[in-house]
Amino acid sequence: MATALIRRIAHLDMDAFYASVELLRYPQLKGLPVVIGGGRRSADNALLQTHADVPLSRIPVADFPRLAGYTGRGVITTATYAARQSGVGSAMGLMKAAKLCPEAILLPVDFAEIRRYSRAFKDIIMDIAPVMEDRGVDEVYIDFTHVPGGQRDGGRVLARLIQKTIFQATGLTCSVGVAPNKLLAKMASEFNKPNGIAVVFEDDMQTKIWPLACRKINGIGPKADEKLQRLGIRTIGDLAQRDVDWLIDHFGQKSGAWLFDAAHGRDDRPLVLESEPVSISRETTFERDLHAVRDKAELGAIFTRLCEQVAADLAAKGYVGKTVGIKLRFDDFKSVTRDQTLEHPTGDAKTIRQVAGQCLKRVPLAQRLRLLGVRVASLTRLGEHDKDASNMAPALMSKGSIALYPVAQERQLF
DNA sequence: TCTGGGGTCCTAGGACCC
DNA sequence: TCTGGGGTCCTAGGACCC
Repeated sequence: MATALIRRIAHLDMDAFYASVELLRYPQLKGLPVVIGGGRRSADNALLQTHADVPLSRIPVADFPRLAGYTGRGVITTATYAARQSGVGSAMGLMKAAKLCPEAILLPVDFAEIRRYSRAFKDIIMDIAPVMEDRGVDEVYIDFTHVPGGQRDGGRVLARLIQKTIFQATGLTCSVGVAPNKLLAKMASEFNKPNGIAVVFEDDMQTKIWPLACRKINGIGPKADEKLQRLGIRTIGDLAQRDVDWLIDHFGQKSGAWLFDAAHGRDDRPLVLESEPVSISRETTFERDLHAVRDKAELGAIFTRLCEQVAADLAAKGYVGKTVGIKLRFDDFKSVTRDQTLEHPTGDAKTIRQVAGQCLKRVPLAQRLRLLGVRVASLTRLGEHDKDASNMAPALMSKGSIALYPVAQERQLF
């Protein structure tokens, strides 16, 4: 006789992932405030160069670069728990963090290493529990329902097995929440961080979920939270007390109904096991704000490089796209986007550059810029459209908008 | 001391077609 | 001549997430 299976969805995320990966390389930093961010690791990394003759684990702590005196526009990617004590955290500007915790050690992100560990922990999970949704570099959802051991102790036994296996293989810890659905599992994984497990059942709503701030619901961000607070709603319990129609009146049909369901712990979204990308983009924030006229040469070079990078990314992933767009951010942090859809998809850097240049002409450029981005969307897999399409002239050409203008007017802005 | 980079999804208006 | 829906595509902006 079969026992009834209850839906057990796990959310797992790696603890302070980027920082923890660095600590594997530099164990002498364990327990110290370390902050990751600010730029890419490069071959001429000063620390590595001056200590070329010493094993990495023997580089003296005193020789590591500090946050103090940092200038630049970087932000924190991850901070160790020791650094979080000082109030610094993800997405905080490094210059602000330097005021709060000047003695913190600042290390750049090693993307290659991060990708290696990301693949490693996901491979381990797939071996144990193959129904997994990838939620980025350090997070996944896993369906425990039909996995051997997935029902034992509400999922705790399998969660512990996964934690232990990942730790033995990589030296990294993670936190897991197990619940009837993704919404609750995501919240549960935060309960016992770091290296924790939390199990939530439907009956735990009132005691474990309702006391939490609305902001803990994945999907309620700063704006929605502010509006909820204005309406006197602070906790998920407060939210659950309002009726659907009232929420729909204030937040619209879709959001209102969703808020209501979320407050009652209802979420029937399936795990998404595979997905196709919607867009591929590159953007960069300049070291100083640039002016469209005065810094034209510099901007032009950056613009071209972004287009080349997007083209290279498309090629590497095997996609072409029909919509080319740009994004600008001005010195007051306001941003605008412009895009244009071609008749045929492209992956060609020159074509992307040209269409992106057309988009740029539609933006008034009196203000200085702090960011420029290039995006290609409406993607199709290379080979799933006309063979010649990627080599074809852009649609603009056939529409005549270029041919009709005098050459002087047609000059690219940068 | 201003606030990275790579994404997804939603909304809303207008064009265009049936 | 006027009055309609509905559906799809395109564009712009914004919220949110990792």
